[in-house]
Amino acid sequence: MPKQVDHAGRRQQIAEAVCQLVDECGLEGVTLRDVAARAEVSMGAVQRCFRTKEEMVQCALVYVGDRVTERVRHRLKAGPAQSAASELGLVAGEVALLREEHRAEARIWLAFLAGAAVNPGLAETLRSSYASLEELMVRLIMEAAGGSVVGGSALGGVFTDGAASARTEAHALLALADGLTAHVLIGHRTVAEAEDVLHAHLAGLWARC
Amino acid sequence: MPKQVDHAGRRQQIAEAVCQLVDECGLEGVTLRDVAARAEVSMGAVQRCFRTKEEMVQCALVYVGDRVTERVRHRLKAGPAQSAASELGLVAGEVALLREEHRAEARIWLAFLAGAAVNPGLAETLRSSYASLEELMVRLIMEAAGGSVVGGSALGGVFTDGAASARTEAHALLALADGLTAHVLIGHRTVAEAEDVLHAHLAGLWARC
DNA sequence: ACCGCATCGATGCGTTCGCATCGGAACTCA
DNA sequence: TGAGTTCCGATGCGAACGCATCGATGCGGT
Repeated sequence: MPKQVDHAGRRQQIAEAVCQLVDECGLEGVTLRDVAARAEVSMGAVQRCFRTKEEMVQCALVYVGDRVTERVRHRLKAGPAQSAASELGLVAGEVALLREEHRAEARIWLAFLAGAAVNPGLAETLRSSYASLEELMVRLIMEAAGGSVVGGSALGGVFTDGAASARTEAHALLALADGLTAHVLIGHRTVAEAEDVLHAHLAGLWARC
Repeated sequence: MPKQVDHAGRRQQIAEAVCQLVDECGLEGVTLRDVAARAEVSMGAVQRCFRTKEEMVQCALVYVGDRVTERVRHRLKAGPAQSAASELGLVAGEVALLREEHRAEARIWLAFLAGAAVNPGLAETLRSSYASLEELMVRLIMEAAGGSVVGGSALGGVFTDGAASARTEAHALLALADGLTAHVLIGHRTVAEAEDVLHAHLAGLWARC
């Protein structure tokens, strides 16, 4: 066997370069040449790792998606002593990518989201990332709700059907986080305002159980 | 005076063509040639109406933004007999662009949203559209809340400070609608699910006042 | 020591892009 | 009706794109 190269490592290195470029110029600013230059490899190397540009972009999406979900899981594992309710707050805050240091990831995420509306391949990848986050949220919501009130709700039966309502609440929280991310990105909402909205929504959620 | 052309009409005609192309291929699928062909004018005519592609795209964004907000206002004017609460439901449903016949507008909106994260000009235009919708929502929320309970809240003072809370609720509703739009677009949520989420959120909102 | 093969960097190809240019058509007014 | 002005459609241009190709290179097995 002749010369061997760490393919996985190189793919990740290129994916990272793609993410940087998406952050700076959007999805349409990604070209094979620029990616190669940013990753400090030759264009040939990029073309060896990925047969087409499409495949490369897809890999980058998986990369950033995994990074976000991994960070969420890690954060949960780091402080599991708190209540499920506060854990959900952490998760929502993390998913919304509001903090300055995650602004790049937010831009990347939004770019891929828009791309997914046109490119079915990206949509499929994106859905699986969402599904994983959503499952986590449903679990936390049911845990928190089950802990505070069992088998009934104080206000009009919002949580009388636990599973279905928890799922709806998770859907809402995920959509709210995404919308806030976008609004902050385009400068229509400050980070503080977005956090207020998120906290108010969570407060309302717990008040209803 | 020599030959005169309806500039405004032509600009709108071209903006409509841009929207169609954005719907089909995303923002990066928009080229001057394709726009000209779709609008059934020559490329020269397009270049006469808009000095640059950027200017053309911006105009298309204003066009679709106005179309959405106008539809919302029209719908409010058509049935002003209902309560402010139900009116807000209508507005939220309209803004979320969930109905099949507005799927194209939703795709266009998402494409521009992602573009705005990179292009400051688009962001500015988008913000003004959002501001107009938001103001409308704040007004409806305060109207609805003021009608049902004056000067106090039943649950922990959520609405004791009317103006600030109403604004926060409007922010949440707008972000939620946007997030749901995106999730439906990429096929991660069905229209029915999105409507459930929206209705549940509104129900929670009124329950808190 | 040497040969074989995976990988590399570079270059070429065909296409398409945004934008500039220009001759003629179309229309108004004297 | 003819001159003058505005607009249109076609074409050209330089750049950048994705992708294919091809020697050069260097490591690994015999």
